[in-house]
Amino acid sequence: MPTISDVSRLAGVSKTTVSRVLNAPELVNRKTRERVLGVIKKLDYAPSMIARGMRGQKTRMIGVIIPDFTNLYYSEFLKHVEECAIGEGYLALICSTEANREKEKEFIEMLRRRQIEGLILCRYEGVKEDEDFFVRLARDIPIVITDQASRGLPLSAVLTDSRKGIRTLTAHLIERGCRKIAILGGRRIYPFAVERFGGYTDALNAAGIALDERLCEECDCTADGGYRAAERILNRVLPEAFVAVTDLIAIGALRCIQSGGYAVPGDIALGGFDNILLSLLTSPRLTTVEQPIEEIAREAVGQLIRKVRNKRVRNRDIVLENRLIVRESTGAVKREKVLD
Amino acid sequence: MPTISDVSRLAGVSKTTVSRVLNAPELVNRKTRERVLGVIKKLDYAPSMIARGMRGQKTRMIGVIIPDFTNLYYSEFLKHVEECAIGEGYLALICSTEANREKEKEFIEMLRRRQIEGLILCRYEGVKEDEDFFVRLARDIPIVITDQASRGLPLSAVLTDSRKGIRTLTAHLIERGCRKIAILGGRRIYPFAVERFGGYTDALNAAGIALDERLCEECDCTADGGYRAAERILNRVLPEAFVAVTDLIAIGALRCIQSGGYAVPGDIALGGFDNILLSLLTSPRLTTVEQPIEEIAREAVGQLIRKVRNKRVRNRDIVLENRLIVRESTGAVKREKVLD
DNA sequence: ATGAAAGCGCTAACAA
DNA sequence: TTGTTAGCGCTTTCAT
Repeated sequence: MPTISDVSRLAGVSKTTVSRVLNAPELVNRKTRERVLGVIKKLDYAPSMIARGMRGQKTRMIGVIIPDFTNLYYSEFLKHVEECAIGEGYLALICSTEANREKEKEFIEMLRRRQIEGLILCRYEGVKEDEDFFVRLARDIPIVITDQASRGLPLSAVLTDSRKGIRTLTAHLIERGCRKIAILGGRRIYPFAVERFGGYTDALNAAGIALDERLCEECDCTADGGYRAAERILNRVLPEAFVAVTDLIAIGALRCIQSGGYAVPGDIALGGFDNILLSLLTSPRLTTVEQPIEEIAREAVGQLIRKVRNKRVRNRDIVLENRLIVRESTGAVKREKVLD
Repeated sequence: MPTISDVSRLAGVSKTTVSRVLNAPELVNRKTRERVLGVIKKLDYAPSMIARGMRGQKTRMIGVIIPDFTNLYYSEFLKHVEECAIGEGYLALICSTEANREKEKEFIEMLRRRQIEGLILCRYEGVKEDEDFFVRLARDIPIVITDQASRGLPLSAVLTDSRKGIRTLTAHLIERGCRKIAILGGRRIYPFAVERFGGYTDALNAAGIALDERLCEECDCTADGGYRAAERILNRVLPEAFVAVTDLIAIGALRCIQSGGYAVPGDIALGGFDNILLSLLTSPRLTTVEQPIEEIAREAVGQLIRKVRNKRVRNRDIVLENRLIVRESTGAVKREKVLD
């Protein structure tokens, strides 16, 4: 790779001039500029971001940490995050922790050592549980978390009202005549799962339905987790409906329910949360609470970059809207055939 | 973030000594070393990889470019690539191009400017089509591509025998009594798709079945692409089976077939390729050609790092085994109910 | 066993 | 308008 010195030598100017051609072209004479540009092109020169980062602390990189590459919710999120970051001139360093807190710490360390300018952090666990760690980290770099509130920590958050979302979904099921509604709840230690479980009980309460522990199961936030949890419930009781706290969990549950010979929604209705692309590709299609994934990504990147550019921007929690999308999986009647 | 100077000052030694404590501890006196280590710990110091990269050209970063975050084949691939890279002490800079060659070029440029030491490149299109570009790039950094052969270019490749895989799958379908077998083929300009299409015709030829163009459709490598392509075929003819060149395409097709009121495999059998996790979660479960995704990732990283460490390691194509996994979607009989 | 000095590629302050 | 100089944080000779 050619360096700025190669260019300056060939163009017969100082390195400063070359630098200016790239960073403040208006300050350099048109003739000179064109000559330099010519050499730059000929050598296929591009300034090293490493050296640039070294000099001015500006690496133009942000870190993005997610719990799982194979969780399609995050796949979609990443796609938009990357696009927004590029739009702002930043490269996103993406890491997946496999929901392992040790790995998360290691990644954060690796990213810090590479001088990322900000961090978007997605994790199932609450940040409150590692409060000291994040408070210290936030002194170095701006942080934006998603799907959980900042709860007083010095960082920003982007989320939707999960509780309301699941409440609406559950109410919809109740309205369709279901009373024995099971919940596949993720892990209760996850803030988002706590919220969503809260929405479920809210709706039950409002309808005067008692909470039945036999209808509640925790699970990993994976399709397989959903499958197993649904299995455990079906082994002891036959619900009229399942509420899953994420679409991925719902998709696993769907497979389990259908494997058991039950029709969805004929025998058992099913609803999810997130509206991932895949929720349109199940048979039947999945009723779900839509999260505006692209908007979440855009706000996360936007808020982060604002803070990166101006450290004095204050942290804030950005709450976006979610909404129920009713599809076939909670259809009221026994389906004979799915029409398109 | 504290620097090496902060540490050296507090420990009352030179920067050189601090550096040595980290990079060649045996060269420094035990007492001194411990004192320095103490300060390092107290300050929570970690050497800047930026500065390190600046000095020695060793950034300990590799680039990984994939076409699509929401393609679960790549999700699984990334998971393993990242893990292997970390294992070798490297951070993987992951980018998704959305199958856009302009974006791909831009990412490669961004990565080069960040001085990645090597590149793992996954793309649907053949590298041969951008031969000059890659030949030039390969002079700077080692490259490993996946799912296509290197075809004489100065880079390594990791792949399986796609042609054989699809041939086996198609033969399996023929053996089950299908003769009108449709293919959802990806884009014919993609080398992997050409290979797989070849395997399909191989099997037809071997069985004396004539190729019927009405049974052939190209499509994007997405579930939606599979859905639409299956739809186009079903609009003109009713096949006894579908062969999809990837599981994702198969999953879209499955949805389309079932939406049309056909039973799988009762009315129409279906097979895919890749054995992504999701192929186990459809109803019915998907017959598919397993790609050893983890092994592909491991070999890709392994070969790349070998070359990074020693530029003289010669490029090679590593061909791994794939194998047919028969599941319910090509079951011979009309299913009444799926048992687990 | 330890340190001083140079230099990686760049940009910013200052000078001309 | 252009150039000179210094320095970002580190590693690596070369001395001591």
